[in-house]
Amino acid sequence: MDTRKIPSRKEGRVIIHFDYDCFYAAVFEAKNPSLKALPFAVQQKQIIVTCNYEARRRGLHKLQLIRDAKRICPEVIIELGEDISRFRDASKELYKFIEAYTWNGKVERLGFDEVWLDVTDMVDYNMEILNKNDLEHSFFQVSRDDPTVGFDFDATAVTGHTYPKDYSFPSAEAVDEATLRLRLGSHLAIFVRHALEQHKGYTATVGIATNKLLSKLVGNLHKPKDQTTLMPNPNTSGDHGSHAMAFLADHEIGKVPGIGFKLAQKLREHLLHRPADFDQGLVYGGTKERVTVGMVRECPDVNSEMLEKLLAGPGSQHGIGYKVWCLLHAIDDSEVSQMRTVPRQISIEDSYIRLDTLPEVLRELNILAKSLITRMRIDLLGSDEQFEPVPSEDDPDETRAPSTDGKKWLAHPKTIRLTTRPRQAMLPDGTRPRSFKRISHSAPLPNFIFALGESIESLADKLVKECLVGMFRKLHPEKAGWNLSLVNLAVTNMAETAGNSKTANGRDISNMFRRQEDVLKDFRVTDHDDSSTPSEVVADVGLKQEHGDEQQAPMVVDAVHDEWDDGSEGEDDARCEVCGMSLPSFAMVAHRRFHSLP
DNA sequence: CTGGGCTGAT
DNA sequence: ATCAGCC
Repeated sequence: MDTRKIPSRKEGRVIIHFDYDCFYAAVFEAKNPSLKALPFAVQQKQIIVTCNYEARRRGLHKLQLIRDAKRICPEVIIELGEDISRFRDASKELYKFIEAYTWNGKVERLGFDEVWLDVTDMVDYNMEILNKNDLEHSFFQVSRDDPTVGFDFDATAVTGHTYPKDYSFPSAEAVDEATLRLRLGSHLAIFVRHALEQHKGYTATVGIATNKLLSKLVGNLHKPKDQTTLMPNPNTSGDHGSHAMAFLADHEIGKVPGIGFKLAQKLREHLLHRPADFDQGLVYGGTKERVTVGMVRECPDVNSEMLEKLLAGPGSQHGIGYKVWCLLHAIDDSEVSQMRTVPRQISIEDSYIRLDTLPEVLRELNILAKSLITRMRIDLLGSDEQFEPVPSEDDPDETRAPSTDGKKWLAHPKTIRLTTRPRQAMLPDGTRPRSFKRISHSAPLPNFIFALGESIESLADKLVKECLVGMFRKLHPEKAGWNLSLVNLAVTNMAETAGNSKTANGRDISNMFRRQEDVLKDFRVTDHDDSSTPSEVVADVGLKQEHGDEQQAPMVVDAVHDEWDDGSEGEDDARCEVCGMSLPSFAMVAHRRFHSLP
């Protein structure tokens, strides 16, 4: 008896996944655009962590050894990227930019270069104001409060690429709800993507689908600087999973987010009836032992309980079998998490060719401690002014970079953790067994590091002397004989200050709206008798920078011009009965709804 | 001679 | 305290 529970597919969401193109390289290029035309790479220690597409054309790739890269492409320009603060700063800036579009605060970052946005509510709303009799001349309202902020689009077609590739969309009359919703998602995605490029100078590769898993994977079909929408099946109102199932079936098992190296090896072994070959080149995805999602799924004995038995082991996650089974079937009900105001942990690490004396260790601990305290002040301090709207006589000099005045700790980490990675001893044959095993020790974080009056240097000294030395001795009681390949220093266990919660709510929500105002104000159609025509403003919204990678988009600009450019206040305009505001008739439905809001 | 982070589960 | 997973 098959007792497995098949979760009902929830296809009601629209999720957009952004992946900034070669992010570390893009951060350098944003500052120095001349790099864009050259083969350019970013180095950390002995490897190229990422490179631009010009470099990739010449055979370079991510996580490549510097020596190999220089041999293959001697002209490559290389910058050091071991200090990742600039990437973190850029990541946060872009994250906040994207976040400003959300109505529900569901915006989740993964690493520095990926963001999910749950735009279900925006799509719901815009589905309601859609004129089903004239889909071609639709208007997408981007601001929830202002019906004039948004863009024109053609709702008879999806924009950008689709999966399946030659997806012939239903005729306007026959179009189903699910398809239409994803079309709206695709148009919103291109809008945000172009805004990102125009206002921040970053391009992104984007996927649009009904869950996080699929949105992330489907975007990969067209890289860089492009987007792909996973379309639902028409005429199968009960099951929109088939395109998704077919799409996923061709994926290498280990490429599915959530199925990492260990799980993939176990699954391969089961299907091949033998230990799978150790695919050494983790960088280069191609395995000889190609085991796909489809192969696993079609294996007759594979079900959620069997997977649990196969995959569960000591220390493994309960319900892993069920979770993997869901992933194989394109089911991912995980939510796009609400933005968090403070991270769970802050950590600083460095790796070493050789680190085997105590004085050296103390010096490195001091460097790490300084970085950590600096990071704490950057990421855990918030301005007081958000709590109590201070009268206007506060000091006008807020320009100093690491200013701590008027700042309060948003959270107090309770724990400090020191981690090392000892280098393995030599084997008799003279080779070194590579080990990535870490050992760590935790302790209460002394309160003195929260003193904002003290200098970072003196605090770091004190931390090393009063805390880290002892922790290090616990990890490495021997006087000598060890050699560390990595040291990591972290603060964890954040206790948030009263009035401040993990997820965005209360005052953070209002900040969010303030940011939305900020981002959207440039797009707002302000006044019709203004000399700058609204059409220009709206056309600017993100459609200016067409590079020929999307053919569908320019029509939106044209639609705007058709509507507004001829005649200062065209006959197509209507006047609101409630507030008297004059605006294009296509926006009137939304505007009326605006008045009907609480 | 494989970076410097992050999250979450046990 | 460690592991597995993500970039």
